[in-house]
Amino acid sequence: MIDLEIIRKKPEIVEEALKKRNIDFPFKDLIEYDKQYRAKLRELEKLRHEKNLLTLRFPKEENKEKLRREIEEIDFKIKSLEKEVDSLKEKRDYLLHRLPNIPHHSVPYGRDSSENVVVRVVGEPKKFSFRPKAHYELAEELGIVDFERGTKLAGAGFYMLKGKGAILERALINFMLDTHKSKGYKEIFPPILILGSGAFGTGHLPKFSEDMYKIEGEDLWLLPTAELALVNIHANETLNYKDLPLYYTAYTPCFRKEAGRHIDLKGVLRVHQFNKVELVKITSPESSYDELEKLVNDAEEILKKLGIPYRVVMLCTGDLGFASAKTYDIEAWFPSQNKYVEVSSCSNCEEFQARRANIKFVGGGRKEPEYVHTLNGSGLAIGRTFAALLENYQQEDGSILIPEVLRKYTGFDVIERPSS
RNA sequence: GCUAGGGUGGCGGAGCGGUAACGCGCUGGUCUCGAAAACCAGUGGGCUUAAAGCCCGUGUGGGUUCGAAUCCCACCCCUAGCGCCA
Repeated sequence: MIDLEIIRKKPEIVEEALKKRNIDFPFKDLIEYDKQYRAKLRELEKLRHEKNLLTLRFPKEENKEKLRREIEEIDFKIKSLEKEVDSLKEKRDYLLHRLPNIPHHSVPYGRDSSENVVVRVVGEPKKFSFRPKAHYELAEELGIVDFERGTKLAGAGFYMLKGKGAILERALINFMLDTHKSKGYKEIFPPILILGSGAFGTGHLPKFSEDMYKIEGEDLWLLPTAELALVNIHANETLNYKDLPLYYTAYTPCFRKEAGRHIDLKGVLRVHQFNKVELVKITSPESSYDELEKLVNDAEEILKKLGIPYRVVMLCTGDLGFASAKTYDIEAWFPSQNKYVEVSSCSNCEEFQARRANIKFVGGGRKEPEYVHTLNGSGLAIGRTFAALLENYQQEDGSILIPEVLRKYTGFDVIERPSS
């Protein structure tokens, strides 16, 4: 959430941000509602003051009936003004809560994802002496992923892992958690459901409610990413500067409705439920951009160790997520498609989420508590990493070689086609 | 799920229809070579901020009343016991 002080005193900053993001937003209305709201609020408070004075006089008053009538009159005006004030605040907040973050000045201008900037390319795509198969072909032939049965159980967009596929999934999760743990991230196993207030804190509500699964009749939502849980660990808390930065990592399943999105990605790449290991940092404002670079490196480390070629892309202003001020995507190489596919997205949200979730810190030479900066990144999406691994490690006979670092987690070196 | 008790500032804890005591902690000031102690002030949110000031705030939302932390209703959460249970 953007600071109302900025909206009031330096609206041009927000206007420029909206232009850069290439989105249509009724910002002028927001300013106008806020202005009217404050004017009416002043009026209302004046009336309430008058009423308080009269009501205070009541016990000693001789003519109680007359006084009662006077109060009743003011009360009438108060009631109607209250309605106006509430309605104006509601209109203002409706827009305020949907206003995206301001892009960092280092973010390149661009209209959409086609104008993202490749920052670095790591690893050589392997040359295959045969036509590399897609991960879903390999998986079905190997009998490690069952799309049909997944659909039978939960409907379209769900799949089921079997045998060595299930073990490989689990191995990837443990490998990633262990790797991050060694870099100082504290491992968390959070609830998979989160309250609406938590989803508001990260910026997923109110704007993206249609992307999330909700428990019927309750204010509880299935995590679309562990980011919601990890960021909200410290909601409504004031931290100490000396304890920052905080590093958290968690494995959770993630649930997304993907409403209105057509399935342009086959197999396990775009589904309603997937596993992910997430990284979250809570930092001081002065260190958050250094921490973002390190966060990206920590996520890259996974692909390096697995030996999967990838590239790092900086999102342009037009492709930036709602809460983010700056985002790097990490994209793994998919030989069958001859292109890179996103397996991680690492963002610095600065104080945008901290303001919504009310996370502050004291110390560090500050007189007043200030908002922390929050960062999040996938480290990595398991399903997509699983798919990239199959594609990059496929052999001519259709078997999959397991990367060295994973073998102590899988307990096997290769996934072979069933003899049947 | 049932029954009972309970939700008041960072914490403890009063008030039980007349507009939120007090203590601790924390911050600043005085004092000091420095610190402690002591003393003074501040320590929920908002509006206005030149200052003074004003409004809201006792788990949440309604209701009664001139006036609600206090009375009534609904919901949420916590604790204990019972039930159920991986």
